[in-house]
Amino acid sequence: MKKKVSSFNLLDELQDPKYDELRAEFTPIKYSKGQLVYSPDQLDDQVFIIEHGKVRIYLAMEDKEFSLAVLEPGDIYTTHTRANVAAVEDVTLLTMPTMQFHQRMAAYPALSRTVVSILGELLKQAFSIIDNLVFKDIASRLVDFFLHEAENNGKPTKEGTIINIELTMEQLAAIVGSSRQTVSTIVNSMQRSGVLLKKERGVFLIPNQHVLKDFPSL
Amino acid sequence: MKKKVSSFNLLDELQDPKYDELRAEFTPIKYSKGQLVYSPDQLDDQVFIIEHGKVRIYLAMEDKEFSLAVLEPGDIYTTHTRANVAAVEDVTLLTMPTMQFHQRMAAYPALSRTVVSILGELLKQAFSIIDNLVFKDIASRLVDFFLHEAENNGKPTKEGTIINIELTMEQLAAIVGSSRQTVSTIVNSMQRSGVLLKKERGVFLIPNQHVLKDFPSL
DNA sequence: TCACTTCTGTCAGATAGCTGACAGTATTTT
DNA sequence: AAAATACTGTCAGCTATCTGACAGAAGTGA
Repeated sequence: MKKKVSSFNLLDELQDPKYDELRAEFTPIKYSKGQLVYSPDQLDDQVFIIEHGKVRIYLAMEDKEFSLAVLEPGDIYTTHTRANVAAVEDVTLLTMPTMQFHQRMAAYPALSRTVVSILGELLKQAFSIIDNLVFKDIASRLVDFFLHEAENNGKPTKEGTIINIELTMEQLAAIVGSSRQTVSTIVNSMQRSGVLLKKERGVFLIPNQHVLKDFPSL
Repeated sequence: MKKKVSSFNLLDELQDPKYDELRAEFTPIKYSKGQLVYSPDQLDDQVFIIEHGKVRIYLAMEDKEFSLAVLEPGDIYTTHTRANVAAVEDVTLLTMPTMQFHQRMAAYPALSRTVVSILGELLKQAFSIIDNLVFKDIASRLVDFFLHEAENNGKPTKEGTIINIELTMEQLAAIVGSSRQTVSTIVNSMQRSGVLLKKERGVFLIPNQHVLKDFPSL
């Protein structure tokens, strides 16, 4: 749901020369855009750190998908859930079997703090996704999404905040947990009521975030 | 959703004499049955370990609630999300400010392994809750819940597996994310089709788990 | 034992969101 | 520049689930 998982960046941390040895133990693997990195039937239990690129964590069932998070360089993840992982763009991952990682962590105490923080952050996000699913309707979830994008990747201009989400209606539906048609309809009604303006595919202008926030009650 | 969060038990671990010093740094606090332990407007950020009793982690909005987990002795949790925590029965918690806990953890490397495992487990459960909310209808969620209970706290007998959930229809609704009425109707239709038998309030008999699993398709 | 509270079952009506269909508009490929 | 592909908007019908209402059952307390 959110884009950058955590402000704790494991990559920065690993740059420190004292981690040279540990860094050498990771196996870097490259995946190209669109490739599936992990699916829940492989039961191998790897830990990986994103070195460059982005991966999407998502749940899938039959022909439906639900996006949980997009991980960016410095984030860490373990293939220990029933979620799929796919490369959103070309990526390099630093991988290590989970067991081995646990053992090594004991030798580098400062590291575990970062890992705990990142996991905590991921958990917090998961709770917030559940909160949305249980209590909010789709219009509200869309508003939340747009406001969150504005907050994190928005460019302020004199007309308002520009967000470049680079997402089709269908992908947006997979993020908020809805269908393409419903999302399309609601986004258009946001445009008609003026709280959101489409500049081009995937690029929107939010004239006023406070007004957007009140949209669902219209 | 699930009852026991993890097989990694921090309490057992802390019994080890080498942790005597650390254990002394926790502040034990008692809460009585039904009491609210934490609500998301208090922003204090404590870590706590359950010493005895059970607490329920749940999301609340207006007059609706959604249960995320029930934590038992040995589980650890941090008040770092927008979830509420309430005592299901009389409990004693060992508490410490999050900051302090992070620092201490560095001094006890073996401990961080356990903490990471528990957090990972919690994250896995959260993903599984999301999976249920997004892809499954309420009958399926109820079946999942009963099967999970049978697996974890069921007593096998010759007639089948007995589960004692000690939950009203309303509480069950808060777990599967539905309304009292809908849950009541579906549970009764399960009884009519014979896949589930009510022994008394909160006690059910599942004659055959495989048959129960197929209920939603009826 | 009677009164009080809490829990349960069921129904009818309202509604949010899904699905399938199809035409129209972009975007990419050749 | 044409053809093929991928996205978008919109509508009509359908279905799962929610809400409110109410009567009856089960537990609790005096």
